[in-house]
Amino acid sequence: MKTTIAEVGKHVGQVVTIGAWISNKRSSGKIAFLQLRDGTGFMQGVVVKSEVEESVFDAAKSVTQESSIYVTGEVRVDERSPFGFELGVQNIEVIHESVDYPITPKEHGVEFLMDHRHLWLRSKKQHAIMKIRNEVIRATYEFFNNNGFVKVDPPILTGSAPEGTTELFHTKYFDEDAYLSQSGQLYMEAAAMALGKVFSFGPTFRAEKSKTRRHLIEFWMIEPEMAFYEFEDNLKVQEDYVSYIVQSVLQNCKLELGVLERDVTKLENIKAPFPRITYDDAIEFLKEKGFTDIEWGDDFGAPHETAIAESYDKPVFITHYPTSLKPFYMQPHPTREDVVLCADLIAPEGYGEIIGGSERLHDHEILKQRLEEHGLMEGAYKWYLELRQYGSVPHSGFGLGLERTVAWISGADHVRETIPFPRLLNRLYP
RNA sequence: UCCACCAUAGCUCAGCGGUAGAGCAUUCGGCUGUUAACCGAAGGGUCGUAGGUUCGAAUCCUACUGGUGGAGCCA
Repeated sequence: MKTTIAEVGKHVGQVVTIGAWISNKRSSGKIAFLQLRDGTGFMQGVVVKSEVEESVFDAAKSVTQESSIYVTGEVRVDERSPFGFELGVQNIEVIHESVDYPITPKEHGVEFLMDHRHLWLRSKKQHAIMKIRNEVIRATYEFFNNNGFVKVDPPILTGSAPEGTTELFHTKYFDEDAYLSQSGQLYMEAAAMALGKVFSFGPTFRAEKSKTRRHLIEFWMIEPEMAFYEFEDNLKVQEDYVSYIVQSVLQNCKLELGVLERDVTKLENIKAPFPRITYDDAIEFLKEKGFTDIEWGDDFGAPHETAIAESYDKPVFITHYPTSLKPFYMQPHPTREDVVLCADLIAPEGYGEIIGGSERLHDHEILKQRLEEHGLMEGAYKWYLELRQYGSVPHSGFGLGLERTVAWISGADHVRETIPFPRLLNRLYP
């Protein structure tokens, strides 16, 4: 009977066949241990010379790393295995022999591993991170579907820049100029006016020369947008959502978190509500902490963000940033001219900003004025302004960076390990 | 774009002015519970590229190329 490593617990005492690769092997004169992986999991096969035909034991001794095989044997419970089960091998059929697999059981450098990303993905830790990434995505769909959101897909090719500042990838759209999306937000605002509560999940592109553990050129973002949701309602959705995905990973990825040696006590605590600090108070806090390089009106750098995050054991919202630091589309504070109704969510343990969100500016006249100030009144924003012309309502939304979130939850030290094929400054291969 | 560091065997590194080294991987031999298995043997190199200093350069100097970490910007 054919089965998979993930399903093996249902077949204790039975003889099964598994299609697998050899991730490593050890052998002595009369016994061989095959480390098997089949995509669904990892387990050990034990080949005892006296219990199998000579050709089978020879095959077990000579099979190379990453060769593909059909292995047949009896599933047994074994306390010596961290996985809980072993396969008592009876037969091995080599499908394809792997020759000189480059990623050996010893340690490797970053450049070498990145050049072999297509193979590196097979290794245990990378496998675990990809499973956690999948769980975050699965829980995201579940959370928003359970809460009355509709998934909407904004375009990837656009004719305009949502925010003037960031570098965009330029391409051609037949004879017109086009850009790869760096945010679907403006389109999601239109969708929210049509469908109420919406969310998107898609790739986004930033042609920034950023070279840090928190930056990718191409990354994936979840962007919810909600009609009739004001500033406070927005924060509530965010903390509920982030709590939900963390708890889902804790529940469904125990094995993976174990492989990654993640300290789960730091994640178990991640439950709404999350602490909040205003931008004003954050500036005061930093000055008290001894930072002399920051004044009201300055944006936070990475050390500032980390200092703030370190004083909490949950993600923390930094709210009400100065208007001058934020894009044109944010709703002004009702009683203050100088700040807007926005919040960034900073992850613990130095993983940085994972969410940026705000109540959106819904007043037609103010938005028109802002667009004019930013020199954005050219054709591309005409439709966006029109959203405020036909039954404009208060609405809010946010964007969550998937890879930073997965890096935080899995404890990865760089976002390049949290996406299957990272696009980085100077890396478009493989 | 700026700052710092790195480049020696397939991989990870040591060697830092005087004959090119180790571990892993590979091949061969040994071992009945290994789990980065272990023990023994063998093969494996234009020391990133181009100049320069020197009797002599992997080693010192300059430039270039590639990489890593960080800053700025952002999720």
